[in-house]
Amino acid sequence: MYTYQPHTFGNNKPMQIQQILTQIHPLPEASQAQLIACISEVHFPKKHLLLKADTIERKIYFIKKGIVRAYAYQNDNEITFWFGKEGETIISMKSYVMNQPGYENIELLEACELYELQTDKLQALFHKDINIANWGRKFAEQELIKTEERLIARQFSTAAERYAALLKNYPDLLQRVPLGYIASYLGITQVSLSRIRAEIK
Amino acid sequence: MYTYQPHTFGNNKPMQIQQILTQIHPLPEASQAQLIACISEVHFPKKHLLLKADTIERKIYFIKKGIVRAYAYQNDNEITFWFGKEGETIISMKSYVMNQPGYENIELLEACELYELQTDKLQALFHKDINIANWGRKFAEQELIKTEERLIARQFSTAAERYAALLKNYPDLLQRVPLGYIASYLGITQVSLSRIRAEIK
DNA sequence: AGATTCCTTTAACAAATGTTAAAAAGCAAT
DNA sequence: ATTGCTTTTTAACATTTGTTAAAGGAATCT
Repeated sequence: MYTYQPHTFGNNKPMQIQQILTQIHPLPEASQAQLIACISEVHFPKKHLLLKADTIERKIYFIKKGIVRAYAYQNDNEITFWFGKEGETIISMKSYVMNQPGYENIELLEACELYELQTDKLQALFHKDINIANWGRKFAEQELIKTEERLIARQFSTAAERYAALLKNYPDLLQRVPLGYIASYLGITQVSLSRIRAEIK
Repeated sequence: MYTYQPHTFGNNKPMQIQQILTQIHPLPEASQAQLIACISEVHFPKKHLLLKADTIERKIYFIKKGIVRAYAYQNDNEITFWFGKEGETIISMKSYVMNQPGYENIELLEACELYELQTDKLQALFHKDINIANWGRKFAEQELIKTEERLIARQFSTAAERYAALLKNYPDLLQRVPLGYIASYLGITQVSLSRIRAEIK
């Protein structure tokens, strides 16, 4: 039987870009330097809307410090479907892979320090450097594993189980994110989440 | 607002391996030949269990002809979480990416003709041929898009909506797959699916 | 054809979740 | 401390979905 084991996030300490890149896949010095040459650091305040839905995004970001959420609208209410924090990647996959508008709005839940990378520069490197091509392959594969885990969790676990797993694996999420967003992420109403919280006490 | 648009499957006609490979990403002749040299065709009868959960799988398959399902157990009951048919890839991502046991049992719902590929041979090619490395990147990226679409559909659409989308986009699924599996895939009971079907008539 | 098996629908009731509204608790600013 | 504002919990009720069981259809086999 499958039990949900989400990817462990980093803690809430700043992550260096070398660490983020090489934890995806080891890279020779020269390739790493080429990649880092395309990356710059940017800072934004809390509540900043970094990515907009229905647009083609040409940048990806790695989170050095801070926490963000992705949301979209269903009828008139917002649904949060992803949280990202230190060490994770902010990316519109539809844009990145298919050059099509994505569904994610990305809002910063704290003031954030980000590493910014132009995807056209990355694409160019993919076709010049086999190490970077394989790094890009590993990057997609790992994002795929994470997405698959989220999907499986949704299909196999109850909201209560997924909430418990969330608490266990992301111990600081409750301190950093309002419950309403978490309820929406779990696919239940905030009232329902309150009931779950009342039961497990 | 996001509306569910699943990937279009092929129809139920046999697919050639060249077509499957190049629809993932174009490949120069030489690279394509190298890849195809690692692939052989295999046939299995209906109900054959192709992949077993909790094992590390060292092969991936492309479906030439037929339809399959992936399932896992939750407590004692089986949950179907994926269907694959002509042109699609049968793969345990956990095995492929992380060399860890996967959660999928793959059962053939019809007699199937498959193309089989040893993943260790593929890995070797990734490090020798930049075109194959980029093909592998594209492969992971496209599987990622499909998985993301399934996840988003689950978070944003009701079972009734997802059933309607399934009918629209996979018109022959009902003729090839028992309703119980479809209900499980939608995350509802078969009784519930029957109610949905009764309503839309 | 008849019998067996499997698949699908229907019904009645139980359990879980959503909805709406109000109360309580926490936070920030003066 | 008091005032406002936001977040979280609680309650009552409506709706949806699950559970169990039975019946109706469809397909397969001898």
